[in-house]
Amino acid sequence: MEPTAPQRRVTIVDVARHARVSVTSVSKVLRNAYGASPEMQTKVRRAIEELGYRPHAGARGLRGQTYTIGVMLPDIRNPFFPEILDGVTDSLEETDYQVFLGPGCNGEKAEARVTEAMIDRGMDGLVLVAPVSSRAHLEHVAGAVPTVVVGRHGSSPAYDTVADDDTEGAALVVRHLVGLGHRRIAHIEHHETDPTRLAEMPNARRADGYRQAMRVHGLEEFIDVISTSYSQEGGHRAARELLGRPTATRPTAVFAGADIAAMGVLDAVAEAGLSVPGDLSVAGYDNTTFAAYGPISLTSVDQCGQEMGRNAVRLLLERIADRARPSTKVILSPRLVARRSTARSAE
Amino acid sequence: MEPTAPQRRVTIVDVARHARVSVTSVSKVLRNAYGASPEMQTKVRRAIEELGYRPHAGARGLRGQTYTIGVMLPDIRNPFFPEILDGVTDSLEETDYQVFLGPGCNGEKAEARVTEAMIDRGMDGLVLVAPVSSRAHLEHVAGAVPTVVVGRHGSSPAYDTVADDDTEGAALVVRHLVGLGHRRIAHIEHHETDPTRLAEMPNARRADGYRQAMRVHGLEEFIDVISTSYSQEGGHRAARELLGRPTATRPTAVFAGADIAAMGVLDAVAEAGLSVPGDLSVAGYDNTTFAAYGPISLTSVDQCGQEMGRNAVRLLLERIADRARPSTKVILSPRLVARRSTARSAE
DNA sequence: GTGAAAGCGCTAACAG
DNA sequence: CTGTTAGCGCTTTCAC
Repeated sequence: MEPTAPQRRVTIVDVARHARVSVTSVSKVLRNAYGASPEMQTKVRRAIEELGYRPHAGARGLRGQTYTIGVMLPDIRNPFFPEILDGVTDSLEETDYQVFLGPGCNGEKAEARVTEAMIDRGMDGLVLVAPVSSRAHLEHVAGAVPTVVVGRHGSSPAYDTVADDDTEGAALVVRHLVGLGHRRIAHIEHHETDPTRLAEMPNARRADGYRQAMRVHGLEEFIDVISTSYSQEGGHRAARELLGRPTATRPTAVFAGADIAAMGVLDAVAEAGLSVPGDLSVAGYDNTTFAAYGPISLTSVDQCGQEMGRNAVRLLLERIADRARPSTKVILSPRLVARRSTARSAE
Repeated sequence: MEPTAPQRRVTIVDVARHARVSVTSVSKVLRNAYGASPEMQTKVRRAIEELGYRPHAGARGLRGQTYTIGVMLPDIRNPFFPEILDGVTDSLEETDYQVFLGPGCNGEKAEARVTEAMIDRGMDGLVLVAPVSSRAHLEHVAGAVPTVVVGRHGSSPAYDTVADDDTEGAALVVRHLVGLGHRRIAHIEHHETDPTRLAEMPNARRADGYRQAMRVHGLEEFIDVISTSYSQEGGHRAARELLGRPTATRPTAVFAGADIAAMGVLDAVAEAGLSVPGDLSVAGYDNTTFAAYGPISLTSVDQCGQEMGRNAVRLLLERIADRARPSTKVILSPRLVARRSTARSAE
């Protein structure tokens, strides 16, 4: 194994020579481009097969495409994101494109590093999932390479957008809880101060949707938003605050803006020696595998991550084909999945 | 945003012109190569800064390196793998290398596609986590690019290896359960028939370690291995079989070879109206975030994923620097994390 | 220490 | 429909 010199890669020239044709013809066959007779095709394909030739993506990228799509996920640990990724990879399965993921990014700096790295590697298209970067940076990226932003609202002429209707999703939860007789329904939001993100990020939409829905149901006086973060720790902290209140102002139901925060709530409830849904109904958002897990059985909102991924790819391929086409925004409807963590209010 | 033509990228030629030096000099500065005076360095760096130049990785790769490391994870959903990834990215943070992930791969075919794609993109080094491919394929990959295999035993002169001592990990669990007074301890393994994988994959080692440890504790007659798979469904199926037995042969403790399978066990136990650890002690392997989650509190074995990732990077960079250096195998010691899912046997 | 020039593997523009 | 050739942006000889 050791002594063999790092074997020279088979190149397009080798294939051309082997097939007794020009490199152009080989290139055309590789790209399924117009202008190669059927016999030429078979000759070339045979040579490729026999030599085990594989085109070098970097070299291709120097003139044409690299056939590489980059996907940036904010947090690989959040079980919602793999759903989107599945939608992306499934849609790309039959194409010549290959997907690569940027490593988990939290924060603008890490995002910038990853997006720049993707551009530097000549990737043909980017799918950015729930990016926190400024609009300006997103538009800079989109100016360099076709880009689809997933899970963030504010649209731009520079890139396409796929998102879930978070306002509606929040309303679904409130409606469900009201239907179960709850009135004191609290909401745990991900704290946000940046004005752009306040307008564009899903967490802000969910909080807004909650407030709107409470008003619609005549429960304005019970609006109760705890501002922590979409994390287990954030949910835990929020729950402790809620459970520490006197019974009169303690909510009978909690709507956490993300399953991961709902996990923290469930943990805190157990620690307090209380039970779900007996003492408190809990709902989340994202319909993660965690929520679906039997012993947890968390009521949640399903965003159809796979569908989001599929739409992102469709838009991306369209834009790669025609960079001038007007930008598009796709909004998908969420769906409530009721489970055992929510029950009729005792009151 | 629309009308601006896809702006031409700043190239090394632009930088050279701007700094009034040769492209060779710029290239040297970029690579921190020998033979550039301090004043040259500053001149060039200033020009790079002023023009916002970023080298094109594909073009670099045509002659030198792409400064890209590829990581292949078998399943992005398994909460253990992000740990390894963290170790990898942390170690690479201060270097010029950028990490990209291959999308989740299950099966040899998908693995081959991803590894080939990484090679085609001129990646400088690969970290393959728990690959299921044949030895031959791994050595083929390692022949093309420096490679470290993580979480798989059989070593090879062609690549370096980092793994956890799975035999010892299994022994830790058995010892723990025996210490709690258990004797009828069952094990759930991931079914394996392929002879290579039987020898090299962690699941086989864990099952072996379980058998050995049972013998060591004089419990040979109680050896009880259920062969399903490392998945929630597999754990569920195994647990149903175990719980369906007459009390006399029903185990008092179950050691699942992976947390993900332990999840299935917990689910089945709950469905059967039984409780953990009252009716059954349950232990897993991997110490995932799931195991650490309060309401679950699953006893598990910690593999120090981050440490594995850090070691993988160290070995990879060493091999990139010297492709002839003898291959190395690093074995890390696992650590038992006892939690509430295991308790003293009632017997 | 610095620079000119060849060439990495491929695609695109052009001739035939 | 097929082939020849000039680059893409960089690193690497090899002169100076």
